[in-house]
Amino acid sequence: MKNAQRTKKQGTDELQRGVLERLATVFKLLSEPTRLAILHELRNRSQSVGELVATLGTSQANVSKQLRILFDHSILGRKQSGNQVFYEILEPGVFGLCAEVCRLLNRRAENNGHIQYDI
Amino acid sequence: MKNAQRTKKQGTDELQRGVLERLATVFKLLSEPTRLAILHELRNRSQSVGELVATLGTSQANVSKQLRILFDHSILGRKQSGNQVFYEILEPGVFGLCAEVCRLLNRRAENNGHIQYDI
DNA sequence: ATTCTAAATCGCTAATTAACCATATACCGT
DNA sequence: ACGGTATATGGTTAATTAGCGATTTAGAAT
Repeated sequence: MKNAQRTKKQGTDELQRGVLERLATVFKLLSEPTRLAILHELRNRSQSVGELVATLGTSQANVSKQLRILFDHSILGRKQSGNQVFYEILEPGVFGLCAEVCRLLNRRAENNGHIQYDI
Repeated sequence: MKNAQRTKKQGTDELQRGVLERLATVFKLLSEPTRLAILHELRNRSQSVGELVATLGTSQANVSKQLRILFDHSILGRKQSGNQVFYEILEPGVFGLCAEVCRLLNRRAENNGHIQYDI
């Protein structure tokens, strides 16, 4: 129990607002298709902003902004290389979350007779 | 391969926008603290709107609205009982998602020397 | 029917934000 | 220094939405 002092032990029923807010923040990061597309693109290899812009169907400004959001939350890391900036996944846990949502959606889809995705 | 015809098989690299949007929609549902609080409250037992209003610190109108959103997405079911309406979890998978986010946050928190949550 | 209670809906405001265009910054080659 | 390329930022717009108070709808009980 090393961290006992700093550990907040909450009752079974009452859950602190702050905890819910942190959870919500993570979900919110993943609640935009463009950001999910960025994560998916970076899954297997780091890429420069330009590469991402070429792949995703949106403006350079928008890609840059979404990258910043993910970077600011430490989901992505960045490495400058000369003229370009390469982004990489720092938090692979996000893919586990996506996979779990896919399973959830597929479970539902089965009831309608078709399988839909795999990320 | 029963569902082959209706199954969309996508290439390794290109991911349909629609899939990302559906994923994003699920994450968005979970991206508000009030909705997470509702889910947490309902985890162990169905509750009426009134009970939820008494527990959560927000207006009846707001609770009702958030319940509707979760209901419309089939995360919750409702059962009328006389004067009251009871809501219940229809999609327990959401708790798995919350737990995974907690683990993700805890992994990060460990680097700062404290454990934070458990939902 | 009337009253009481429970839940849903309406109208509104304030805050957030994705996406765009235009501009600025920064780095490289010449 | 200068031009070219890559990325970031500023400013704006349009859309979404959480939350509130007020009202409406619906059921229960008298």
